[in-house]
Amino acid sequence: MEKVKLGDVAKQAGVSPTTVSRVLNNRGYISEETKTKVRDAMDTLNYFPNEVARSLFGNKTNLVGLLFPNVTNPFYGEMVSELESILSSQGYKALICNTFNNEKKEEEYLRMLLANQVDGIIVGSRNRPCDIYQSTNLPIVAIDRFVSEKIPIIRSDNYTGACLASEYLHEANCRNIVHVTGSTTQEMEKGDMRLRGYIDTMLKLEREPQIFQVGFDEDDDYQRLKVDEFLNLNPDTDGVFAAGDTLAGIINTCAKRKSLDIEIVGYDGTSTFLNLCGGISTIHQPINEMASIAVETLLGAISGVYCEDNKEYVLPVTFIKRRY
Amino acid sequence: MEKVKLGDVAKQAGVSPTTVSRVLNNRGYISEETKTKVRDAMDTLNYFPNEVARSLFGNKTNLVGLLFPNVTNPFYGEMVSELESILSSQGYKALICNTFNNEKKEEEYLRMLLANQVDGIIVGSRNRPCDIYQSTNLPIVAIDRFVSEKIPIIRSDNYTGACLASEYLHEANCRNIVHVTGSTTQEMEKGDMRLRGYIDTMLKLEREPQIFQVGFDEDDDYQRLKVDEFLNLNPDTDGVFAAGDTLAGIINTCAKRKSLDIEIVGYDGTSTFLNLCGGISTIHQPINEMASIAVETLLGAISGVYCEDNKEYVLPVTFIKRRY
DNA sequence: TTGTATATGTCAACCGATTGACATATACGA
DNA sequence: TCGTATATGTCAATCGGTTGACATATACAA
Repeated sequence: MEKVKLGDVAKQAGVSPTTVSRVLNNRGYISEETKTKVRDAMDTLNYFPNEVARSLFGNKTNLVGLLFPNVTNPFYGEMVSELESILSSQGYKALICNTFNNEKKEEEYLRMLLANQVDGIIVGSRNRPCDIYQSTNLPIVAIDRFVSEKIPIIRSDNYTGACLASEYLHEANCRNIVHVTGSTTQEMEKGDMRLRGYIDTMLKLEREPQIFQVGFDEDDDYQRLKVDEFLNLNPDTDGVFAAGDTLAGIINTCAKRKSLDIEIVGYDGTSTFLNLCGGISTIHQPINEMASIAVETLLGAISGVYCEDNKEYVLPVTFIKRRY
Repeated sequence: MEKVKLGDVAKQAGVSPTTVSRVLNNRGYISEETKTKVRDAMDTLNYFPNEVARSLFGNKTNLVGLLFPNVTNPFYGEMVSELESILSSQGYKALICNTFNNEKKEEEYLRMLLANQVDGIIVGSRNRPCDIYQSTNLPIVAIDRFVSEKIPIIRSDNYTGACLASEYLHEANCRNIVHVTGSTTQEMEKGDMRLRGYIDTMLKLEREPQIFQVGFDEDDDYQRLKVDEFLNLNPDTDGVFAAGDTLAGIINTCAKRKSLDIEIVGYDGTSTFLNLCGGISTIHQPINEMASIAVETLLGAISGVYCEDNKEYVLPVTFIKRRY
């Protein structure tokens, strides 16, 4: 059972290879009769063209790389799922890359994607941008991350979201409102708008901002430990704005175990979170819209549409109040 | 800034293209000196070989297709994440495909994967297996799903898991224990071992099994509605074995909103679930081990290792008791 | 001195499909 | 009857890298 190729189809249909190619690509003149003959031959032989060969010749792979920290995180999971669906509907294929926020991995993946001649990249990883991004002119769009002036960013309105969350906690009469973040100090200094929104809101309300840094994104156990420790030291905490839903869930669990009554607001609002944590409020990011715009922008760039420098798409968020 | 190719490197290094290729592939005799010269040239030109061309000639793409319903579901998300990580560490790339349990989509994706000359496929989608699986001799492994006699299955011990869950609920003195499943009737008849384990346990305990079918996997809102309805009609339900964690979360939320006290046991035990639902017990599937075995088996098949018919790897589950 | 391992080059075929150039043939309307 | 649109074939180059065959040259050990 060897691989069927274009020549075999030609023989089967009794036409020339060129004619088969013409049918395949709808070029030149072909009679309906011949088309049918060729299509029948393809069916009986169970033929489909070798995309690798086509890619090589055409210098187009219809492949897009998705660089994200980890699809285990529901936000990235839903984002990647949505991106893939849209890409697929447009005839593109998605190469998935879990960088685990590891700079070296991100660089390796990038190299791999370039070597595989992807037509574009969508990046949501949270590393320090590396040189390769500068040296390539491959179409790239970023999700909630600055990569370079040339690369458009799609993000939700982190600042407003943080304000909404903080205001809600204030109005819920929380006395000690803490912002818990998984960001690194570097990220926080570089313009963490969720942090900024929280601080500004607190100051506007003439309250003291209190920030708790819980360490890296991906190490759940470590985060759990740190949160536990924090709550031991600050048992009077009664309001938390968590920078992400996973964090919100962890805090919730810790609090419940300690029988602390804490009003929590998360960030992301994935369907997974809404299914699993019916009792926690959150700021909902419009993942579907973000994915749509990301793909649209990327495919635009691929087909040569110019995108101005420092372009940013900031999408509105919504506050989702939940309680049992 | 045109694409750098092998010939350019040859010129830069002052050697023949063949020599560059030899360096690249470590073949024949090359002096250390020449190797360095060539490598330097590759560095200065920022060259990397075109994998598409290599794939075409070598008839090997190092590409693996991952066919799963939806990475939005934490189980599939973590599975895909783990599979990708392992594959990546072995020099393979992962093409992600969300079938949404849609038969037509699965078939299209399959065709696409074949056309793209993937070296193998890992399938966890829950459709009726289609013809293509029979007609190809591409290496394939399945996660918790029967595809054909030729295709090995990796799964967790669904039966034992269901027994553990059911026994726990019994010992917790639940009076009305229901099994809630997202399976279709067809799937249930075809050997749903979670269902089977539940029924057998109930019968062994001389109790009446009660099954509630909540409809398709992926439509959360519909499931929420159905669960709500069910709890209205059966407010005396005080124990639930849910066939998946997402379902468990939905049930939990509904119950809390109705102030019903229901002991729930889910199935999957993903880290996402454990983070978000600290209060619900579950049966933990060893996702990492399953992924390891799946990749190992697949890469074995790719390199020609024979796999006996009807091979099944059944991995042990663990009961995770949780409460706030 | 001869044989062999090492080192590099040239050349052409190949992976599978695409495409442009060019030839040829039929049918049909002007 | 001529011109043109339609229809199909042949042939070779191309995409970028790989590989086998073969030539050649140096160095070193037997």
